[in-house]
Amino acid sequence: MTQTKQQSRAVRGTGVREAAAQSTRDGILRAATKVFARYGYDGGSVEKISRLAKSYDRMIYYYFGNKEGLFIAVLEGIYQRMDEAEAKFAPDANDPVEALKTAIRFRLDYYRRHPDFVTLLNTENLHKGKHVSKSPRAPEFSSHAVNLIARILANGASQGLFRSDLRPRDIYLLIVSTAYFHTSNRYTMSAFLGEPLDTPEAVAQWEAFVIDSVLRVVKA
Amino acid sequence: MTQTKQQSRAVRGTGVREAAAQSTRDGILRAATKVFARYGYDGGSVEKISRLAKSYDRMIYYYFGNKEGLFIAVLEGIYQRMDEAEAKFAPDANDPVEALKTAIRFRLDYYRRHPDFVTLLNTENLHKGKHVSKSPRAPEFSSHAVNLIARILANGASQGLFRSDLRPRDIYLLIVSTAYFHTSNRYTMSAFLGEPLDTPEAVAQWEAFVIDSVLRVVKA
Amino acid sequence: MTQTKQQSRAVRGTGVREAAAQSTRDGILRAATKVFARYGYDGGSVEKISRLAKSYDRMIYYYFGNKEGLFIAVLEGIYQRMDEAEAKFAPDANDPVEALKTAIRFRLDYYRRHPDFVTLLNTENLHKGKHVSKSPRAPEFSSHAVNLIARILANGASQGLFRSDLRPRDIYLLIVSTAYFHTSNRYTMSAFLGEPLDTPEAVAQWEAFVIDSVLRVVKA
Amino acid sequence: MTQTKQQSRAVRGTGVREAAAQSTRDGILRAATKVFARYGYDGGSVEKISRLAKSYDRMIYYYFGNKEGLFIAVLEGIYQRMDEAEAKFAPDANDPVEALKTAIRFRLDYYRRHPDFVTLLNTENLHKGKHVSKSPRAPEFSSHAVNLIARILANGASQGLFRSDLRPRDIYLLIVSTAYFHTSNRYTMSAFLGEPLDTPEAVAQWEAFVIDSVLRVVKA
DNA sequence: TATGAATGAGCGTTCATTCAT
DNA sequence: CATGAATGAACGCTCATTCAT
Repeated sequence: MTQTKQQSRAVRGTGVREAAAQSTRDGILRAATKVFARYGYDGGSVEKISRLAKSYDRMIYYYFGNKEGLFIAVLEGIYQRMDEAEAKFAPDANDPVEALKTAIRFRLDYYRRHPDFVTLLNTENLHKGKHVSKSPRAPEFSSHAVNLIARILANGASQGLFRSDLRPRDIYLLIVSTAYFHTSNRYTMSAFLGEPLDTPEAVAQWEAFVIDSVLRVVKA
Repeated sequence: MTQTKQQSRAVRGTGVREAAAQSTRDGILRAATKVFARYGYDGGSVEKISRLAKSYDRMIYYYFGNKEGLFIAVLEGIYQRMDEAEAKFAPDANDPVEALKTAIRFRLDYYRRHPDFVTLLNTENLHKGKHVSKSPRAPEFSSHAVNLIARILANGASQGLFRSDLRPRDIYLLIVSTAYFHTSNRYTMSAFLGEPLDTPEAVAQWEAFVIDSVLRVVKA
Repeated sequence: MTQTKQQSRAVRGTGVREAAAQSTRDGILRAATKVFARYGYDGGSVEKISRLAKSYDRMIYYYFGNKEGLFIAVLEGIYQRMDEAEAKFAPDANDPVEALKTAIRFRLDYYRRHPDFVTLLNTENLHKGKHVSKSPRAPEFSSHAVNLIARILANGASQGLFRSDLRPRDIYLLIVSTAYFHTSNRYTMSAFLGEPLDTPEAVAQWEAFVIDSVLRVVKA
Repeated sequence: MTQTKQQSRAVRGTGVREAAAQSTRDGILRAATKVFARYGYDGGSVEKISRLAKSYDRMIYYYFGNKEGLFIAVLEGIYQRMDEAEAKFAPDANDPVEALKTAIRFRLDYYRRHPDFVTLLNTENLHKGKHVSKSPRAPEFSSHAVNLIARILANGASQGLFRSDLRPRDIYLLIVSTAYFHTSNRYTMSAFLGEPLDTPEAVAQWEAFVIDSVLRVVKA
């Protein structure tokens, strides 16, 4: 009953019917990404999604089994797009300082321009990661980013620019923390600090500070 | 319109009935904090809360007006407790390095030991801070923490230990980001990295790294 | 349990406590008249009434036993006021034509200026008169109006102006029908006819038509 | 927003499922007419209706959007049936006196035999006609009755039987008032007058009086 | 006499999901 | 493949009413 039509279609040809189906499926997935990001898992109703996708509730069950299956598919989608974006962007490893700056900017930019990604991850953490643990593809997206940091750090260390006692994982987490938090908590933090965090000036200022700070941390 | 019984009782005597009422109200508030933290705003149903509080749905509306009013009261409660905890803890300002270390440890500890706080803030950010903006008491809790950092940094700068070109706000955000993220995203990050973030070892290791990093950032 | 404090107070003196109580009771009654007239019996909640009266739900039960008792008291009140208004107005019986005109005008005016009366009667008819049948005072208010018509008709007949084969009851009902309906159904009829019924012009025009028509009916 | 399934189905074929659906919808509409007529709008709960229709609450929202939409559909239904009944009945215009008698009898009979119609109209007037104003079909039902009266009066005037200075609208309202009131207020009026209004004798007597009176009013 | 607190049933409405073509 | 119809539980909230001072 939880078997969906996703797998079987993959091995068949891509006739006109399959294309139409693919577009229906994609439309639902796109709508679900928006709705779940905006309303959370519980707040995002099946009907909201199907209506936004201009489809029918029934189709969600046809393609994704149930609401949870749809949410997992959404998570996989945003992970994959994040991974693809990271794969495309390849900083020059020969200039470790510039490469690190670029990597930091990429993170800050990506979260800021994809608040849905952030919201969906928060939602998933609210559910203690129960959905992501059901997706076998999740870990495969993860190592690329850490590996990139590792290469940059190694290069910097070999050039005598960076410390050699650093764990790439820590630097990765440091960057991600500062980038993620700035988008994730922009509403409560703005209220807290009494100043907005999402103006271009505030964003640029934070970016400069983070880059400078990380460089101080890694400096040999 | 949604006038509640909260204010009027405070100025009156504390008879046996008032005490019982207070306990009913507090029980609901405590239950709501747990339920909202666990299930989010939409997932946290009024019935779940009243059942956990061993009370009745109706009493939630009696004391808090509606579900949103209850959620706002929950937010105010966790902010206030956080603020009180921060007020109690007063690091020795004469030793800026140690004071900064203590401040960082406090943050890391507080979030780690109060995951509800983190979850509720994420929920509130999911709703774009709409509830916190309705609470006039929210901003009053905010400045203490930044002021503390400011004093420490000023002290460190005057002793020639720290840089003098730092904005306290930035250091505050740096600490908070690293502390918050480690708790907030522990589930997805654990899955991502393939290793748990919430073991005592991982926590201790992250604490050491953050303290070391912040000190490198502020060092003159 | 359904015993109220209404009767017992009547025989006691009218001290300051009783006066305060009377004003509480009257305030509730006045508020209930408005609320029931506006929202009907089911739509008029106890809380709406007590809030409008700036009193407490509990007082309604104290003074009127329950919601139904309050509604009966409201009905008795509007009947009594109607009866008193009719008693005050005493047309000159020696001029039957003018007296009849005056009686008609009184009815038209009273309903138009007391739409609450009309609405409450409709509400009571919706409930098949179950409340009014519980009030022993209702019939005592009724005969005055018919008796007045009877006197006018008798006088007119004895002067050779009016028919002598008329039943006062029928003329009374004819007048009441045309007066009541014009107020009672003003909303649906306005929509139906595509023109408002409650403008001064429409009211005056209808009054003239009704007076002229009734006179044609009774004319010898 | 509250889009229902009503329109789209009308243009499609009438398969067995469509028929079943139609019967579900009609059953709800029939049940709602009874329940609203008996308990009013507020007193007529969604559950009462769905239970009487042997359906489910959910289907009311499926077919009618919400309770208000259902009530509007009920109003449209009774208007339409009234209109159809009036269209079927076509008195001989060549005999204006007899035609007028027939028209009066029709009105008196229709209200007496359809007390639901009367009750629903009163309910709608309680709500100040807010539902009927949302129905674009309401006015289309209205003019037929007035037009009929107009034709009869014109015919009578041209034959020298009726006055020529009459406004059809007034005669229409006169007839409707006397007919409507006798059904609408039968409960309170019976209690008032101390005699029942809905016995066959009382009905016949009132019919005779109204017919005689209207003829006296229109007589040349 | 007045008032705050409590109670359980019921309200209109939406939920995720399945059935039947 | 797509769609309309059906289903029962749960939702946030209000109801009339009673208890306890």
